[in-house]
Amino acid sequence: MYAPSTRPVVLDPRGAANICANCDARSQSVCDAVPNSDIARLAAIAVATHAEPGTTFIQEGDSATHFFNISAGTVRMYKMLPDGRRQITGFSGVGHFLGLAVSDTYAFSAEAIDRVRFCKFSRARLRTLLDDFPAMEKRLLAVASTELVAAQDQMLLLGRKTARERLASFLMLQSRQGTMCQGSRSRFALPMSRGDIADYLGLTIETVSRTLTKLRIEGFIEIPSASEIAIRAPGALENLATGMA
Amino acid sequence: MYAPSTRPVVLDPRGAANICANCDARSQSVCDAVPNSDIARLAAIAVATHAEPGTTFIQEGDSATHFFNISAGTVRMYKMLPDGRRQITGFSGVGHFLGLAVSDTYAFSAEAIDRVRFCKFSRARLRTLLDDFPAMEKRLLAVASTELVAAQDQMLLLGRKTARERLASFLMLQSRQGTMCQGSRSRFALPMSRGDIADYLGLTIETVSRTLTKLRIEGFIEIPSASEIAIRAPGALENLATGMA
DNA sequence: ACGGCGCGTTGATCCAAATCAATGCGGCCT
DNA sequence: AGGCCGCATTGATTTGGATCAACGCGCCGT
Repeated sequence: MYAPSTRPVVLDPRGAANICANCDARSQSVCDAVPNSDIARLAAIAVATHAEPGTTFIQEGDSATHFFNISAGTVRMYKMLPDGRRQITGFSGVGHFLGLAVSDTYAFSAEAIDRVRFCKFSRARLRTLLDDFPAMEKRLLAVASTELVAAQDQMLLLGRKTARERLASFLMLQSRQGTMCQGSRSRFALPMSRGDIADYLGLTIETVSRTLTKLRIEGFIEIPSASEIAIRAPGALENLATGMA
Repeated sequence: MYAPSTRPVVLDPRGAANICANCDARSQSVCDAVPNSDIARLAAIAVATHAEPGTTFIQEGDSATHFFNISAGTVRMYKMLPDGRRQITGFSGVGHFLGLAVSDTYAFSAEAIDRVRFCKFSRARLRTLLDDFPAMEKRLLAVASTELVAAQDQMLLLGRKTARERLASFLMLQSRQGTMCQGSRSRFALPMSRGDIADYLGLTIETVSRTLTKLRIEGFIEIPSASEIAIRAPGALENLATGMA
């Protein structure tokens, strides 16, 4: 098991090393840029934590003291306007790295959707460590570049796609990176609510619901339950998503 | 003057070094992470080029062979849908670095708005150089992080702001990073057309025009010419931009 | 098993921005 | 100096998605 929320991991060399050495998310994250021989140094600054569903663990505007690495669960990142309008900028799952920013305050908030496990790293300490592991710095640059490309895709979606195209894009993305249900190639879970999807796609809950229903009736998808989707016509849905419909 | 379009710079040590050593954009770009003593190595892989207004010098989907560093002028980056809908993901000016991406094809296109000067770097060669200048790698990470934050702001704008708020946000951004006209603190040039602004803000040309007119009539701004704006009420406009109106 | 509550769906109406349409205007070329 | 062309503005109408409203339903706690 993991250390309880916010209590630092004991710095016993064996225990500390194990935190990272035995981490089952390591191979999917930037942490695997640190070789086994040095993993204790990473573990020494890692604080394993978790967050219950609905918990905000990064608050926009707060002093940016830590980086985060998700090891289980799904997170929503978002920005809000003063009157409560919300834009979800992305969902993060296992292996995702959060907190990249030059500013000394967080530019977004992050909340656990389901039960989330993650490691916290002090910014100052991780930066020091990065000086010794340029491979990890390279990985961070690769992560940032990848997210930048995804952000540009999302700008195209938010600025120019119709509701139908947005939902098709979202479903194709989730089917690529989401958790597949056992026994089916095309069926996957949607851990987030309709409200989350709406705030990610720049729509309302009602439009998300209506559009999903229409896509179901037209035979593009199945909706075995509100939080599960099966794609029946991946090619056609992909065409919709890319505006070729 | 500069070498004509696409012709490589002569690799004469003195001349090559001068390309970077005398570059007036260097202090504003990632290039100043390379110390003077090593500037010749950077110059050896830099190809100074320029692009006439309207020229596409990065094409989405093309093999990503180069990085680019803008030394003069303004560039629009954009993505398109097959039917011609366009989303401008950003404008780049002096000092901006383009082409960050893990993929081996460009994720966006880039066009010169006015006359643009830039340096091209072969990806492979720049990556080799980065191994010797971790400071430059750090700068690239900082650039990518900053752009990521800007991209998140833009997602909030595109997903959740009204036309009025989008224009207010855009004008405040331009007033911060745009070229001020001489003799005025609040007056600046807009090098891009109404169509560019519309495709950046996820609106139509007509809505951009109408909204600017309304903001002018209401006393937030002045429009001395179509390509110049003066902000009369920065505080009020900023409130509009952040949804506090 | 029952009741309540939060989430999701569906329906009716409204509205901000898109689209369609016409006119203004400034720069550039002849 | 005149005329043309591309950009910008302004006006009329339409519309996709938002808003307002009601209901369904599954899950959880008692």
